[in-house]
Amino acid sequence: MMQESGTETRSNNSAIQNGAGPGKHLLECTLRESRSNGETPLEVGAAELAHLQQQQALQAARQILINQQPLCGIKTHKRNDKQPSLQVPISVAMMTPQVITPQQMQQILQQQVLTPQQLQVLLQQQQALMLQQQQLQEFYKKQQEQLQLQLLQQQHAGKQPKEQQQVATQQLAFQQQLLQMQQLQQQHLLTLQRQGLLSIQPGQPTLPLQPFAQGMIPAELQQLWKEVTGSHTADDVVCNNHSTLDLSTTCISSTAHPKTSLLLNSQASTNGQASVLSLKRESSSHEEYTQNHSLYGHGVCKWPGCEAICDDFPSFLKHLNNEHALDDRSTAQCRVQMQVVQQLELQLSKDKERLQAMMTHLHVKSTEPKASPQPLNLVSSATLSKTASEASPQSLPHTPTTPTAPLTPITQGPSVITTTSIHNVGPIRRRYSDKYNVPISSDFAQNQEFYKNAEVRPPFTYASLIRQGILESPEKQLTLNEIYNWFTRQFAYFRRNAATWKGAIRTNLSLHKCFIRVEEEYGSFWTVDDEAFKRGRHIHRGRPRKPCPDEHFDELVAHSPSLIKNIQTSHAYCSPLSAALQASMAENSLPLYTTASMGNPALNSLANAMREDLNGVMEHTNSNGSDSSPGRSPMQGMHQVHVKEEPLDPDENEGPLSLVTTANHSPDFDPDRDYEDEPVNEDME
DNA sequence: AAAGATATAAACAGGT
DNA sequence: TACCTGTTTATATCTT
Repeated sequence: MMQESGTETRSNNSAIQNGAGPGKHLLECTLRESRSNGETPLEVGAAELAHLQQQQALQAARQILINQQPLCGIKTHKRNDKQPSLQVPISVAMMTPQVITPQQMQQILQQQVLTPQQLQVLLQQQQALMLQQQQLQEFYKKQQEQLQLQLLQQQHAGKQPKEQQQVATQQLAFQQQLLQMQQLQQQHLLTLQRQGLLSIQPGQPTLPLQPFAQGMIPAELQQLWKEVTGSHTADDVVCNNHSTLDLSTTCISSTAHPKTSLLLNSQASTNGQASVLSLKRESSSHEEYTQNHSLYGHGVCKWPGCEAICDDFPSFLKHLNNEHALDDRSTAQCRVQMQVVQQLELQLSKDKERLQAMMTHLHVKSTEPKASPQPLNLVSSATLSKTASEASPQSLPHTPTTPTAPLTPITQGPSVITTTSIHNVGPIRRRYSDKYNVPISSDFAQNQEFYKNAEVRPPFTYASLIRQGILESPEKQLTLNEIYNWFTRQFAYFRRNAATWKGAIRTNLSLHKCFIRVEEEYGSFWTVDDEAFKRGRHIHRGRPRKPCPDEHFDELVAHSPSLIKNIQTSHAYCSPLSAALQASMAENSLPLYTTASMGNPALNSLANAMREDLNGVMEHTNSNGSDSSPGRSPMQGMHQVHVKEEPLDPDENEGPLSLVTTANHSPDFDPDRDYEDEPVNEDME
């Protein structure tokens, strides 16, 4: 989808860049035509030429109006593109009235090549031409409206009134006439140019040939056509020159009157093909579009249903010109392709709407009462990519009472997401409650790409996200900055909304007892006590995490300075326990720092004994903000572990050994405070 | 409705 | 000094 849009952009640019191409081409064609007729602009006056061609155009239109024989079925239709009146791309009929711009006129005046009388004549011719064109175009518009109206009626009636045929034919005639007028005028300009009166630069803003493909083509169809012909370049643009006509007529006829469109298509062919060749020869950007031709790839012609093998690009071009020249078949194929694209676009828009509705529903309903069982959850459970921690029994499908539902779609790719639809939903406070066994990694793994690209706030708590980031890291440890980076890497939301989340992360790291800070020589990193996390006791407010301020710090250092800096000492303290813990962790596939002794009485008792020892050392200490504790594991032996002290929680006998904790109660521990129900890391048995 | 959980903001301190 | 990191507190909002 994104690629498509990119292609679209590119093709649009291409179309824009080549915007002057058709005009230039037309001038060339006209010029060549004049030469072939033995006419020289210098020999034939502009006025005479204009008059002559205008008469020809009117005559051709009259002929078409009178003779409706060409309007036969597609298959029986015989090309009559040898008729002189049908040799001009009808797309020109969609051009806006073209006059000499004031700038150009001023240029002419300044050059003073012509006498004032001549200029007067030229001006009058211009004005007359413009007037006629305007009248014709107005009429054409009316005819078109009328035709479309009748087409609608016909679609309902299911039959094709003869009158409509007539209208279509009339319309065709007027298109022809407009076309002739247009060509006439351009020839007029060309004459002037040849006489040195005008210097028309390619891409000149005032060049009247610019609005080539505009005019009466319905905008959508025009856009569609651009997409269809998307990455085509120079020679395709030439094709577009007449194909644009095909499109314009297709929009009229393909739904109602194939004959008409076919007729128009065949009319468009002659000059078009000649111009293709001429422009190809002269195109300076040949190599540029050689590499980028949408109809050529991997040595194969990509024309629908063709797949002819072309060894190189020139042979492909030859093949293209020979096999896919502008004829009935190619035109029909083109129309089919257009309709394919149209259908796809229609389907896309419908799917977009559906997605929009889904997103809106999921977010708006997030505050609604309990949702029915969420298939999304089932999906995510089935395809859950479990981490070691997720493999715990708590990762079982959550209970039916789980109030929270994933707020994000599972399978939508980022390209489909219209972030604008979600962006302004407002702050989503409902998040996965980790206590209810909704594994973050399930949704997260499913929607990782989504979160990376869509500016959607992930419905997880900061703690869950931090934990996820830490557990995803190879060492199961991250520095604060790495956590930041993980957030910005994984979530577009945090890339864009840099306001508060960093502070929130720090707060969470500090307040959640599952996060353990490990100090190293060059800084510190954070790890996760996953069991503490899963126990669901996170932030305990209103209670000092570090029971005391710094006034006892010196005392602490005095009693056991090794606890602060001498890691080896503390490691020695804990070595027996570390071994046991390590074994237990390995057994339970738990990450480091996981207090895996839960349910292990032997370890519990060992841990308790250990803690008593530690308390003996630290009971005089007041764990201030920088308090440290011995390392827990061999790996941590090298680190200074910052303990988040927790008051005892008598309810949590099954709690894991928080060997990390110093478990000291500071002297200013307030027994009156409501600590009793607070969870602890350590178990006091 | 109350209590708990979480988000957010802010103050503050120490380190770089 | 500015910024980063970390802790703590207060408050608001959401969830149970």
